Amino acid sequence: MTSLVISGNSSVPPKMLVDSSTSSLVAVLGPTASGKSSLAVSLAHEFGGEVIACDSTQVYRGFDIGTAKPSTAERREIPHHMLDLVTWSELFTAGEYRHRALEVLADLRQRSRLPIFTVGTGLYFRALTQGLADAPTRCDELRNRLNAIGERRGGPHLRNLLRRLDPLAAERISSNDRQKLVRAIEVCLLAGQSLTELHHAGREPLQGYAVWKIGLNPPRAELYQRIEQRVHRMLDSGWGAEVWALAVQGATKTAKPFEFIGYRELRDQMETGQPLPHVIAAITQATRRYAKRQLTWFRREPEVRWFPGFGDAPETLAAVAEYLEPLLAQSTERTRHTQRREAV
RNA sequence: GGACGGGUGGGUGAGUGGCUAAAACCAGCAGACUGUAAAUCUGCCGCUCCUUGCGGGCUACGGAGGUUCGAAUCCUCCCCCGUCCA
Repeated sequence: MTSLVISGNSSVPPKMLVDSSTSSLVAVLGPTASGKSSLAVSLAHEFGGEVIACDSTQVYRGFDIGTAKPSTAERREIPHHMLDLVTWSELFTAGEYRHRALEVLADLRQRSRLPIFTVGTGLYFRALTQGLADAPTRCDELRNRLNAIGERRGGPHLRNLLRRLDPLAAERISSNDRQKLVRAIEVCLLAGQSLTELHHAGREPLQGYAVWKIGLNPPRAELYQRIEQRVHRMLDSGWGAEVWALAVQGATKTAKPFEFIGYRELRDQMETGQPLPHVIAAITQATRRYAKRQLTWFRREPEVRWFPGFGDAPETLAAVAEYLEPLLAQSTERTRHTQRREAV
């Protein structure tokens, strides 16, 4: 990659200078229904990029409508990555995401394309950019045993177990939060080391990228409105049929992706026959809460440049494009590069 | 017109003399999060003041009076809603 010097430009992200050893990466963060995909696709056109989904639900094959996967048209226009990686019976994890996303990044770097992430799942993005502790992966057998203990003797007992292994972690985690208690105990037992120690040992952050984080934060009331509209649109475009088809294909109702918002409710409705308005209310409700949680997470994400509108609003696109202008030069370089290579 | 039942904080709804600014749930807001993360969990939630404390003041259980040291809770009248009878 050709070297590129940028100076006296206020849009350069903090602490980063773009030079020959560094390439850039754009991440669009925002709550569900804030227009991330749309913005990402537009940016991809403008800056010669490809879209990489950072979403724990979109990796599931066959779960398309309710996870708001980009349309096939969009996917034809601009290559998308990290979609449809596993089936309903498989479990996906943050570590797996990191691993595979790094491969995608390497590929894009080689082809001189700008990676543009659409980030819905904050944990996955953090796993990629900041790395994960060197902790053991999940062990379902152990988890099952621990969950059984939790079931029988309650959360406080789990917490006591953890206290013996890792007092600091036990202090931090509520006795009601069995999921996190079990994970912490699991790690201690498997690693022979406390979770706190493992965390303390540090992690391996992503190297060689200037990360441009674009935050979308449309007005709350409008976001909630959009969520409601989108739920209706999804149902109109055959969400219910999708759920039926999945069930017919054998996807069991305890499968991971049936925990996702909407899939859970629609799957239940198949059995209980609840009236549709109830189901819709439940889905929009859960989605709103989810959007709030996402915002809580993203607010904490360092060095985000926030934009107040929806990603599909022309003003937002213009503002973001202006902010990313330094990348345009790179993009030109990239194109020249590619052309030169093609000419050879 | 008569007989019951009921009117409680944004919603549902418990509370039948003090421990009640009022359970619980929902909604709302804020927060946490290192391999389940669209998951899981935590806090706040009448108004207001400060020295932010299991702190002070004010307002509150349809309305107005009353009984009582003390009332969402008891009494009287009124208003409204529901069901039934005419």
